[in-house]
Formats: sequence, structure tokens, C-alpha cells
Amino acid sequence: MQDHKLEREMPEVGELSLVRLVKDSTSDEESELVSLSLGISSTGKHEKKNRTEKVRENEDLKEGLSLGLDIRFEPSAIKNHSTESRCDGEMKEEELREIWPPSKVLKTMRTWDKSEASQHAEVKKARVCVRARCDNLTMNDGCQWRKYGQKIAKGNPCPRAYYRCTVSPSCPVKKQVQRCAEDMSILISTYEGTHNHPLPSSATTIAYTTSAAASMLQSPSLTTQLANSDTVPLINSSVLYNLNALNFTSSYHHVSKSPTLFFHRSSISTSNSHPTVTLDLATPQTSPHIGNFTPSLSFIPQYSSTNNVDFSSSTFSPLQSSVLHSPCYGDFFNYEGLITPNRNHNGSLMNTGKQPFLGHLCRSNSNNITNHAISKQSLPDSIVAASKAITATPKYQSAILAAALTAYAGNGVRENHEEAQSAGLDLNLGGDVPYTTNTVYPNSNASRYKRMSLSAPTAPKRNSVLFQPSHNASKSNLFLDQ
DNA sequence: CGGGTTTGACCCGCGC
DNA sequence: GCGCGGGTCAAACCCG
Repeated sequence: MQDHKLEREMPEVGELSLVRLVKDSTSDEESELVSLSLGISSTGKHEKKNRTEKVRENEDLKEGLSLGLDIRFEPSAIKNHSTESRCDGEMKEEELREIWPPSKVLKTMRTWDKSEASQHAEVKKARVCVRARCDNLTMNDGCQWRKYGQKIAKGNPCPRAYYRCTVSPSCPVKKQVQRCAEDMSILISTYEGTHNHPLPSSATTIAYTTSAAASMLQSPSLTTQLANSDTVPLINSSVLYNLNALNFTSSYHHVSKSPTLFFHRSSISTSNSHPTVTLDLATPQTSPHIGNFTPSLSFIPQYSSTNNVDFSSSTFSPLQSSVLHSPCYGDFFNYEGLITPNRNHNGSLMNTGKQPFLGHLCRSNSNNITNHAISKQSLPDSIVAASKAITATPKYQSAILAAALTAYAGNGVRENHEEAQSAGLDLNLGGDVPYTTNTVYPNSNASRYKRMSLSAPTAPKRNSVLFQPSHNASKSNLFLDQ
């Protein structure tokens, strides 16, 4: 792990390009929101919090646990500190303050512009909120959590529970769990922070997803677009993949099996102190776009109370790659339901360079691909057709189809395995999860965490998709830049 | 007895 | 300045 950590690099902020979509005015009525949370670090004013978090952060440094996973808004800080400095385990407090200057806490993202975003690390921890139907007390996200508080929040008779990640004693990740007031069957889980430790394979999905959302929120282009009411960024598609593989239990389980798992309503909210990506998994089955592979995933930039734009019917956009190359969970994990980097014969990762495994997609062309190749066909046919179309267009080979295949992995992929292979795709349905959870934390001298039990049952093994670009697709082709 | 949960108290930010 | 609400703490309690 240490070696991996040292190899990782934070992605450039500008690396995450976002797809603009024309505003769709025919949005659905407001629905409930699900949350997943991200790891954008910041420093709050809260004295106590500062003390506690500083202790934890310092512990991280001393223990060398930090994987450089925290996503910050200051590229320079990222470059200078996130890997090298933090890895040496001897960063001084001055350096810490340099990364998270208390005076630079951003109360909202409202005032952002490109230059500010690149110059100031002024943001509070981003959050990812996931709404999902779940009968259990908590969503099974594979992590270990310790409850540290519960409170009745205003406007909801259901108590809100506060949890901390206990996989590592110094892990800063927290989550809030609350039932939806309007529909008690909906569980709202809000994640905040980034894990600073290896994750059990069953937990990587949600963590990866939160990282994806964090990547979105950290993007200056996102903030720019949010200020533009005519355009809207679409979520990094890896969020789709991850959530598709989420280990929801009981009543929600059917979602993960659905070939049409998309999020009817999602949103980005920066109106409060925490920029939040909200993903609504509670209404996945009713998308009118299922037939043409157009998920109803969308975002509602709630940049301010007077600048809300609803894009609930926006077209599905292809993936963006930064998350797949995220330093948080990087290439050394193979996420269930996710596209994985190339592997050589020994199974070791081949994509160890700095280029993201999957490329960015240009705005218009990406839509063309999805519309041309996929629309108005059955989903299995769509996969094959898209595969061929993408193969014929090298620029898209490694990117677009992966989304479809992954989202579709639960059903149609298997039948189209051969066709997909002929189209230059290698589908691995064997649930390839090389990473194991036999991780020892040398720093776990905090005895209170030693006997933690999983808050949720182990995730059942699920099909995963190993996406390999065709043989003549060079890495450079994987990184589309327009 | 150790560890997890519960729950009232406390702190702080924010709006009025 | 005050009150409200969100978030956290920590002692008490519960459980295996």
C-alpha cells in the first residue's frame, strides 16, 4: 500500500472536464435526494473541531497513513504536499496550515470563479448524499462505522444518526443517516470526508463514488458552469458505475440488478457551507429514457436560492476519467462494477502512468455516440452496436461504452460477451476483486477500535466488468481532450 | 470487562 | 445580542 501511495498523484484540477448540457426546462417535480459525500478537505472555525481534526490529521501524518486522498481546491497544495510531503510523515504544522489555512475557509462555493478556485483552498468538506430505498437501519456500504451521536433535525421526525468511520482510528470520514420524512422507506446517507486508509472491497464502491463526486465539485469548470444558467455539468459517470454496484440491501437490492439503474434526480448543492452532490437512487425505475439508454441522472445546481436550474431530463453523458485515476482509490483497487485498468498477464496493473485510464469525452460528440449507437435499440443490441461504433472511432474506444457496459453488467453483458470481445472489449464477469481486506493497521493502538464489527453484512460478490481497450488503442487515445 | 450505543449537554455558526 | 439548529462530546448505559 505504501508503494502505491507513493506512486499516486493528485489529478490536476483541470483534468476533470465536464459535459455541458442544454438546460431542459421540462424537469420533473422535486423529489427526494440521496447523498454520498466527498473528500474535500478544509478547515472549519469550530475550535473544538479544529482541535479534534488537527489531532487526527497530525496522527495521519505521523502514521504515514495519508494516501493523499483528500481532494483540495488548490492545485499547488496538491502538487506540493499531497503526495511527497504528506508521505514523508514529517510535515510540520506550518505546512499543514499551508494546506488548510483556517482563514481561507469558503463559506459557500457561490463566489467562486476560475481564478479563485485555482488560488484558494476555500471550501468546506464536500458531501455526497445518497437517497435509496432501504429497509435496514443503515445502508450497507461495506465500511465500519461507529455511532457517535443522534439528533432530531428540524423538519424531520426521524432522528439523524451520526457515524464515524472506524476502519482506521484516524479516518476523518463521517456519515449521517436519516430516514426521509416523506417516505420512511427511503434512507438518506450523507458521506463526508475521504478515507485515509485502504478500504475493504465491499466499501470501495461508495468511497469511490464519493471521490467521483468530490472530483466534480473540485472542478473549476464545474463552478464556472454552475454560474451559467444555460449549461450544466453532468456527473462523472463513474458515479453511475459505483452506485450501480452499491451493496444496497433488502428492498433496494433489485436496483443493483437492474440494467437501467439510473438516478432519477440528483443535484449539486452549494447553497450551504458544504457543497453537496445528491444522488437519488430512490426512483430509478421510472425513467422515460430507459429505452434509449438515457439515464435520468442529473444535477440541479443550487448555486443560490435564486439560481436553481433543473436538469432532470438531461441526456446521459459519457464518463470522465479523473476519478478512475483518483489518488484516493486509484488504480490499485478494482472496484466492483467499475472499469478497471489494463492488466498484464500477471494481473498487475498496466496503467500506472499519470494519464487517466479513461478519457474525457467531448461534449457534442459524446452525445452523438450515445444517441447514434445506442438509442432506439434494445439494451443488449445497444451494447454491441455501441461497441462497434466506438471501436470504429478510436477516440471513444476506452471511454463511452464502459459506462454502458458497466451499468449493464448485471444483465445483458453476459449474453453479449462475444460480440463485445469482437468489438475490442474484454468483459470479465468473474467479480475480479484483487484487493483484499487483510490489511493491518500498525497504528491501531486505539483499543477501542480493535473489536469493531461491521455495521453491515459483507457484500455479496457481484459481477464486475474488466474493460480493456482494443489492442491498438494507445494510452494517448484514452485521454480525450477537446 | 471491553466496546458500542444512547442521550442530554454543550459549542458554534447563522439568521433575525 | 439572542435564539435556533446542526454537530459533537462524553458519561451512563447496554450488551456479548
